[in-house]
Amino acid sequence: MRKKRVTIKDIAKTLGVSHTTVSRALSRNKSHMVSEETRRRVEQVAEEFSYRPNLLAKGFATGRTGTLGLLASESHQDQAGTQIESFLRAADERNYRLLVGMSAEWGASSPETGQAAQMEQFISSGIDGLLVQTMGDAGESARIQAAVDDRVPVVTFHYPAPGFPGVVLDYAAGFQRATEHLIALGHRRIGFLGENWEGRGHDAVRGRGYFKAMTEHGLHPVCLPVGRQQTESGYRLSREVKGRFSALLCCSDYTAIGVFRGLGESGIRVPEDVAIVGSGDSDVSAFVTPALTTQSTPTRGIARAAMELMVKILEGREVACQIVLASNLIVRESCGSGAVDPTTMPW
Amino acid sequence: MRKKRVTIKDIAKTLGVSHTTVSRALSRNKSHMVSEETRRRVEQVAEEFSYRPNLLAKGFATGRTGTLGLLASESHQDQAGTQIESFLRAADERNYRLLVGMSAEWGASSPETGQAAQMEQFISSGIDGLLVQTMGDAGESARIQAAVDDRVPVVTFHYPAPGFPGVVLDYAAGFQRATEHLIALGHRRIGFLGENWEGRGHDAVRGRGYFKAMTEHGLHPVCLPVGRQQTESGYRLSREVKGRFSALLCCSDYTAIGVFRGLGESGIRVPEDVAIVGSGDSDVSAFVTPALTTQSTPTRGIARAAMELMVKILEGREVACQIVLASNLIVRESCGSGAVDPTTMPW
DNA sequence: TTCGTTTTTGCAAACGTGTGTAATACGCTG
DNA sequence: CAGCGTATTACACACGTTTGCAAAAACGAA
Repeated sequence: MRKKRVTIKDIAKTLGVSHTTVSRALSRNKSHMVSEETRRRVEQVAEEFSYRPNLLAKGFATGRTGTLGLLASESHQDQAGTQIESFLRAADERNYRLLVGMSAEWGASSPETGQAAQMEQFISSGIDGLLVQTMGDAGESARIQAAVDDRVPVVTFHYPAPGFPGVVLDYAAGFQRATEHLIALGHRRIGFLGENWEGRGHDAVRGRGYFKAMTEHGLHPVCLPVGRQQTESGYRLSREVKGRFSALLCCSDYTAIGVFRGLGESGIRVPEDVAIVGSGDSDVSAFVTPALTTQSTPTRGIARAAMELMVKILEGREVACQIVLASNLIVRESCGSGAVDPTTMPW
Repeated sequence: MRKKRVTIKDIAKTLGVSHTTVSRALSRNKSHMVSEETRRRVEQVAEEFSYRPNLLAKGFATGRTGTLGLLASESHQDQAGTQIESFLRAADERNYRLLVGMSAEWGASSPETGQAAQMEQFISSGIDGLLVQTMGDAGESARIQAAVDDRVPVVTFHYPAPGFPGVVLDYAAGFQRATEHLIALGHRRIGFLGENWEGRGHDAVRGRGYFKAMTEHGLHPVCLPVGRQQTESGYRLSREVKGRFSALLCCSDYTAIGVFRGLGESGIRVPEDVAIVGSGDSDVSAFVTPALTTQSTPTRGIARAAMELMVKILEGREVACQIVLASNLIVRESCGSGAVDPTTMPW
């Protein structure tokens, strides 16, 4: 803890040159050259002293720190973790460090304050750019704009935030397709487990796809609101299913797993009695029984694309664009793609 | 992106005072005072200009950045995410920022190089302290010591790393208790799904608890090694269970879920034919069927304790200590705590 | 008023690195 | 040999903040 740092001045002194020369020797800079001879000597001494550049000072001097801010949303507890992981990998590949935060909906502070405060802190800490997981609600762009105030480039991901470049996943189309899949299987009474499609937030976007498919087929959309504890919510909501629905769309695989459990306890079989579709394609979804039909969420692809976009913007090679990733439906057992005749349900 | 930063000098100029005064007015410093009058005026102008301190410069000047490094281990994919989340919360509560990394076992770089390089980068970036998720292998302390070289205080978590303060979870005792629980239920042929107890890494510590319990009861311990894809590994390994084991201890809930699936496909019932115990107490473990008996892993508690320890050390209030958290066994359905007579197994 | 004490303020240096401009040395051409 | 271009190096300052020390101002008491 009390070891003195080795600085370029130390190297300069032992070599009898100015620290400027050392600086230029170490950072291959085109503007001014350093003789091959000197560079060799500098590099050797640097190695010998095991010199490590002070990135703080470097960032302070250049205005570039090599650190990006990542602001994840904790709304989907399960996915936040894997999403962060994916970004860590993507950032590592491009040799960036990641200052990570989760927009604080917990604790005392209000969502807006928490998120804005985090952005402030990140920017003050000298990040080169900010990666923001969006939730898709109305005032979001304005909030981000107010907090960031053009001080660093922003790349959003997950949902579109008008005015900001980003990587968005077409959840609506995905859920529309999932709904149509169920309709094609003969289902008419299809329920939606998630936040209402009129609202903001994660689920609403999916909800709109569901809503569109239902109304286009002259069917009546019904929403069962899910709480924060997704698995538990699914379990709880499963009690309301009996006799009302022959199929359910869940905004999370974990909700679906909760529903599995609840239905099982009531003696209702999946998919024979009720078809279930989840979202997220989490690691376990292929291994629960029945294996879960689910909307894929390519977290790694999102992270990769967002990082690539950010790097391009930082290098001035791109100004603004929205990259839309498709969301595929992975059909497994829980939707009973075999013949299903909902008119012969046991109740 | 091109807005000029407001600095204390700007504030100083408009008020006709020196930037020193402004600095002192804003950072309540005991050594030198500032009149109440000036402070008011400074704060007002700062507010008006929406001044934000440059934390980079501040950290550069003081040597304290308010940022900690968090190095998570990706060995347990599932838990890494939730563990990081817990730390983000804990850090936020104490107003620290978190530079997050995952010790890179993926990609080209060897584990040692990756982890050491990350530590180097973090330290160069000016972190105040480093939180390291340990894996419990032999050379770990030496590796950390070599990379950090006493430049910043270190707090480890998960497994003990001799020589470093840390928060450790008593996995061995937890698995020993779990094994004894199964033995008490009448099981004799109990298998262990995870890395061998003679090895290093996450699972080995649990394995040693299992090994101890088995040998103490004169039973023969058997290890079925699990791969990186835990759920899938469990699924695959389940084929080797038939006729060999009446109970299995899994080092991860996800492995257990994979086992569930595999056994189910072979017509083997849980817990009637085979008892299963998992580890991690993940969100879904109470909702799979049968509900999973599992070793609890208090990720939030770990994060809280580690942050508290780190803060104490940074404030000089604590030098070195190991905090041992107990790991409880959560008994649900999958171990069949009802009467089990393994002599009447169907094969 | 004058001195001593306390409170408040300013000066200047420091943290480690990058960079524009000037200086030096060298070699080449005419 | 003068002149010029080029390659290499050094000087000095900048980045925004904190901090030790000294100076100035304010205040109280004699």
